[in-house]
Amino acid sequence: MTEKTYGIAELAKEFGVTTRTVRFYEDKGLISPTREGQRRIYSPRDHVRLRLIMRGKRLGLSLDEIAELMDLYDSDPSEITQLKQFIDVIRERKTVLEGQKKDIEDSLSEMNRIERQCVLLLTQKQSSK
Amino acid sequence: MTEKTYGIAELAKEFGVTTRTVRFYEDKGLISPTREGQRRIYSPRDHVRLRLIMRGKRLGLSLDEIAELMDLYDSDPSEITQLKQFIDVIRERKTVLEGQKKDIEDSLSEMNRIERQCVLLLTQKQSSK
DNA sequence: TCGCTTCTTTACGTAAACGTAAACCTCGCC
DNA sequence: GGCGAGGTTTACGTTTACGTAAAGAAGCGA
Repeated sequence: MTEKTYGIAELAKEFGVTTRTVRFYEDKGLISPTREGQRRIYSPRDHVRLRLIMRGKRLGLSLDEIAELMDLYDSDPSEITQLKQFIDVIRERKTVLEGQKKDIEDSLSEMNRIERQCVLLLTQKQSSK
Repeated sequence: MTEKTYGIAELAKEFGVTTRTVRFYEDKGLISPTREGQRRIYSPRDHVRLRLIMRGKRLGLSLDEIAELMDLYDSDPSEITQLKQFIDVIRERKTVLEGQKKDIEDSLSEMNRIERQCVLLLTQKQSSK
């Protein structure tokens, strides 16, 4: 079975970015579509990578950091020392992410507190109307 | 009791940024220290705001977005319509944060999976050595 | 009073992540 | 065969978040 492919406009639309952006990511080496003539053809792999890029961006990562991470996923470390380093890097990233998660949870509980106060205030005001 | 105050270098060091950065945040209206002569004097309020700024940055927010959020926290909406809008804004922000949280959880479980595989591979290799 | 440190303002520089414009293919179709 | 839609390269422009350098004030100990 032959793999599904995508055009640039199609991909851009799906991910809510411009074609310029998609080409820019290629320049940065984040995706590497093949060509049909001079047109770019994107594979499912490119599609996955774009999803990862978007997620990375939502998490506030720079494109360089995203590239590093994806390289990390792609690499397969055969040597034991490499494998150990790989595990270390993953654990570091996990630490960062866990910190971020705590930041979010703190923010969320703060906002919930504020929201509750607001709703309370609102019902009071409206009942006294 | 008189409030604790901070010097610029002190604050910068505590938050791991340069004094240039702290002044830049002032330019952007994120903090507003008083002056003693021409020296900047930072209050506990400024200290809190800096903590919020750092958290915002870790979450990938722009300084403008952080400013908006802090203005939001500071404002106290007296009118009912304002109060309703306020609640809406908070709920929007909450939605974004919850999305971000899910992204993080997805990333974390992905990394955990990879880590487990690596550790497995590592023990296999080392036992067969 | 000198020198040192810490702070100040002013201003130009820079890296990242695209936006925008110009000028050129090329394919389908009327 | 013209032309419009969508794709391409090249390249300069823009915003954000500071870095960095220059030049000066202000306190403080020797």
